[in-house]
Amino acid sequence: MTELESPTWLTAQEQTFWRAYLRGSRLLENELNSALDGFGVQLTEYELISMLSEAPGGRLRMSLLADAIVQSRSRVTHTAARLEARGWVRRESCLEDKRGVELVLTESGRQAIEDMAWAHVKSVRDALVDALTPEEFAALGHAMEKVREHLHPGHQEPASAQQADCDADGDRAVPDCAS
Amino acid sequence: MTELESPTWLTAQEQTFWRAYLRGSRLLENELNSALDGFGVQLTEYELISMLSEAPGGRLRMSLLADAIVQSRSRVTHTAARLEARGWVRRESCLEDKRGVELVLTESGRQAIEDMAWAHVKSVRDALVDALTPEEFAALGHAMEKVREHLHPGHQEPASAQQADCDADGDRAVPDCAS
DNA sequence: AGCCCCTAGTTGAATTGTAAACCATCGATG
DNA sequence: CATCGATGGTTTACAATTCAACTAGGGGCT
Repeated sequence: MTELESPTWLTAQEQTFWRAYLRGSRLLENELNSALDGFGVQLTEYELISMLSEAPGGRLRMSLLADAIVQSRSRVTHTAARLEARGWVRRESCLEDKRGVELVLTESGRQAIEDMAWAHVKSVRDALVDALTPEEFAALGHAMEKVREHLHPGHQEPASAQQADCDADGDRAVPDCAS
Repeated sequence: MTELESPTWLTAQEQTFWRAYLRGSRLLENELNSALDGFGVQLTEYELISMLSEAPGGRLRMSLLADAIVQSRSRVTHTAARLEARGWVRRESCLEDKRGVELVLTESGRQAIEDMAWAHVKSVRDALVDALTPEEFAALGHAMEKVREHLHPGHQEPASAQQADCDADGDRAVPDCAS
């Protein structure tokens, strides 16, 4: 440690926690990805489709989407292109703002996510939720919510169908965890 | 929700927690990465060097390293090649096992990490540790430790210099959180 | 209108990551 | 000691991601 010592170093304990988080989160991500790879999709793609499936009309502006799933606009453009090639999603230009583009979930996209959701949710349960006691999981959730708010104050899920009319069915959002 | 209902779906509450984790962890990763990008390094590269810096003699077998930082062997090979090109690391073939390769931190690599550590630790503190109460952070750490153990039972940090002789200095491990 | 700067989104090249095939060695076993 | 499956690591080809332009439309101001 020499004289580099400074109040900013982590204590041994903090370090242990931090590493647990770092490694654990990687393992978790791997796990969730492999649950999806039978479908030829990655978690990040799943997240995108899933957000779309929850939005009213299954449509969302590119930038809202990017924001919601914490990906760069560029990345969303590329990802959307891939999904479009599979016919799961369609681009529509935005009436109110001619710069804008809306991404729309196609019927076959909706079908696809309904097929995948099962496996995805199971992996989230198996790898995370059921590995913890409800209290532990809640604590994890709260802590991460705080981190999220800290790093991106006021970050909201885009107004979603899940609010009131989730059970009214109209737009079938993939209800679960989706992403 | 229709009839897809099944015991495996997440409850609304679970879903909220899960999303907080998912988005929060992405924001966090972005944050930590941007703290490093003045040095032209990514978090994953930092993790590698940091593990090395803690290992006795600053050397570690490729596969141990890969395991420790939860990256594929292939990825570690590539990353190591990049770091080698910068002169931070050197490959040495292993005496006891002729298939093996040890990665050794060079003096300039050690210098580099000492330079970066400060900024890195600060980002971990600012973005995560200090954003939570000690209790919240501990709870997060415990939960993630459990997840890690669940997904990779018996996973250990490679026997590291940090054990007893950390303060003895001999090998200067970057003490902090490193990664 | 004309100007300016900001936001939305795309593009394409350069980096980085993944997956599968591959070579060499290990080490148990017959 | 020859064989054979498993392990350690690299390579190659390809897929995904980033990064820095770039196009185009908003929208305030004069």
